[in-house]
Amino acid sequence: MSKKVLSRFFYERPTLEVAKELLGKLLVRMWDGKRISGIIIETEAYIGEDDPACHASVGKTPRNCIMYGQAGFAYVYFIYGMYFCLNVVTERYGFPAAVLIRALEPVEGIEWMKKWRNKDKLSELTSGPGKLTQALFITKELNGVDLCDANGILFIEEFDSKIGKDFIATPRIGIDKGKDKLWRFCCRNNPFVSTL
DNA sequence: TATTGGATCGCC
DNA sequence: GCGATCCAATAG
Repeated sequence: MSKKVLSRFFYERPTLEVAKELLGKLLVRMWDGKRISGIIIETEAYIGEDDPACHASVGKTPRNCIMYGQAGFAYVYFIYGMYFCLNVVTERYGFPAAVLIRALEPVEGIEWMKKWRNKDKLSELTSGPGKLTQALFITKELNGVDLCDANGILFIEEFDSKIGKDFIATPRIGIDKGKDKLWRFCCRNNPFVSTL
């Protein structure tokens, strides 16, 4: 079952390429020796200080400084008083960019997801950025962890290369600025996307 | 030090 | 449609 963990090189590339190619990969969260995982089926790109929707549009701050660091690390932040969002840092050191993981298709540890989400319906477990962090128990404690560490508690593996091929690009969700950019990518006809 | 609003979700 | 709920960023 163990597959290849994505290397640093995968993330050290243009953010739009990373965002598209993350579709179909497997996000794995280790908890108490168990694997809790899902296929990434929806992502969004946030690129540089010139992107008005990117947290780095205000410059480097204590919150967003992870985005300015090396690619392949997790940027987790708290939002709306109750939820977390998971991003993966991309591009070169010093350039702030990341990909937001917006939705997963549950694969392993589904019983734990149901417990932590307090929901039974499969389509309610990971069909949104706040939902999937709750389902995989991803909190601010995981901000800054190295996703390239195969022995770590959060990483991304190769999965099924066919799944991410058929995708559509749309404007990003839940933001006012930067609506002209089609920087949200989701697998076509997948029931686990956050919004149609 | 005070105020404001957010890359959301779930219930009304 | 709107309230929950709190932290980061900005204004003063």
